[in-house]
Amino acid sequence: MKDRSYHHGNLKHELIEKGLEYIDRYGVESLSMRKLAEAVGVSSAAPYAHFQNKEAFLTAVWEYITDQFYDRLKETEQSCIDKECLLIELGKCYVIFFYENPLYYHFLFTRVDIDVSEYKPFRLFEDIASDYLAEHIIIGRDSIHLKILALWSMVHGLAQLVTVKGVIDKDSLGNEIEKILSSVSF
Amino acid sequence: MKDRSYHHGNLKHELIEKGLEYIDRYGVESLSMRKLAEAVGVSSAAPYAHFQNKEAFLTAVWEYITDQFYDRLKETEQSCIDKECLLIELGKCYVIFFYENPLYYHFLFTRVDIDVSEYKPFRLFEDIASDYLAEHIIIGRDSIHLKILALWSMVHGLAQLVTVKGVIDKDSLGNEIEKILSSVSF
DNA sequence: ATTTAATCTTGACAGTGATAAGATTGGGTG
DNA sequence: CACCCAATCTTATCACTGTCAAGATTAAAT
Repeated sequence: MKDRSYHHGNLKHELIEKGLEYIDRYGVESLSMRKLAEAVGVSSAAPYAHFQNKEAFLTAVWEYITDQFYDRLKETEQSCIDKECLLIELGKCYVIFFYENPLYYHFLFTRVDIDVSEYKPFRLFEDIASDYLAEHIIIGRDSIHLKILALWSMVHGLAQLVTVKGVIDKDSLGNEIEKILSSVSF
Repeated sequence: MKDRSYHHGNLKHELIEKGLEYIDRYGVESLSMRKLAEAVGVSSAAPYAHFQNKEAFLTAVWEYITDQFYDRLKETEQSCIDKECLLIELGKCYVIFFYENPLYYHFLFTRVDIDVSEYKPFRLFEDIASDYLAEHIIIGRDSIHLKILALWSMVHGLAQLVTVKGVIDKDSLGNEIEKILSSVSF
C-alpha cells in the first residue's frame, strides 16, 4: 500500500505541507497529529521523531506560513515600479494575503509570543512605512513612529475585518482596500 | 463534599463563568468540558444537559464576553462629557479592553461567523464614528463610510498589536493609544 | 399526591497527544 | 566490502478528551 518502505524520506516537510492544507481548509482546531500521520501514510507516532510535540509542530507550520507571508510582501516591494504607490501596494498585499487565507490570520496571530522586533514581516512593513513617511510628512520626526504604528494597526485590523461577513464588497476588493487606505492622511 | 445536592441549581451560569476564567487565564485550547465540570463540582456529563456540545458552550461564552465588551463601550459613551473626545475615548476603551484580556481578543474574533450587521459592539462604534466624522469632515459624504472603516480597522488592529510584545510602552498605555489615534487625520 | 420534565450520575465509546520498547535501514567507519 | 550506529518508523499502551445512552434524583406542575 505504501509507496515508501519504512523510511519515508521526506516526512518532516510533507507533514508541514499537509498541516498547512488542513489549517487552510478546516482550521487548527480540527488538526490532529494522527490524522496527519495517516494522511501522509505513516504510523501515528512517526511525527514525533521530527517534532517534540504538537506545539512544536504547529510552531514549524507557523514559521512556514510566516515565510510565505514575508515572501509575498517582499515580492510586492520588488515588483513595485512607482515608489509613490509602494506603501499602499504593500498594504493591499498584506490585506489580500489574509483575505485569501482567513484561517492563516487567526493561526499566525493567535500563537501568542510574537516578539515584534524579531518578526520579519513586521520589520519589513515598518521599514518601508518609515521611509515613505519620512518623505511625505510635514510634522516633526518624532511622530513618525506613531504614524507607522497607526498605519500598521489599520492594515493589520483591516486584514482581519476583511474576512468578516458584510464588511467589504468582495468583488472590488483591491480597489476597496486602496480607497480605505487612501481615505486617511498621515 | 458537594454543597449542592444533586441539582446544582445554577449550573449553566456557573459553567460559563468558570469557562471565562479558564479562557482568560490559559486560553481556549486548554479548556475542557470535563475539567470545567469538575471545577464546578459536577459530573463530567452534566454540562450536556445545558449545552448541546462544546461548540455550543463556547458560543454561549462568546456571547457573554461580547456583552461585557459592549457594556464597556456603552459605559464609555455615556460617561463621556466632552463629546469632542468621544471617538478617541471609545477607541481607547476598545483597545484597553483587549489589552486587559488579550485572550478575549483571540477568542472573540477567531470564532468565525461574525456578521457585522448583527454585532452590537461594531454597530455602536460605527454609529458614533459616523456622527463624529459627519461633523468634523470636509470632504464629500460618500467617503464617510470609508473613513469609518479605516478608523475601525485601526482601532481593531491596534487592539491586537497592543497585546504583542514590544509594540507599545505599557506604562503609558492610555496616552500612547491617544497619541496614536490622534496622529492620523480623517 | 402523583405525574412529568428537567437535571444530574454512571459507565461506556472512539479519538486524541504522547511515550517506551523494539524493528528497520541508510550512511559512514574500518 | 562488512560492520555498526544513529536516525527513522512501528507497535503497543496510557491518560485524557468529547459525547452519548441508560438510569437515578428531584423541582415543579397538575
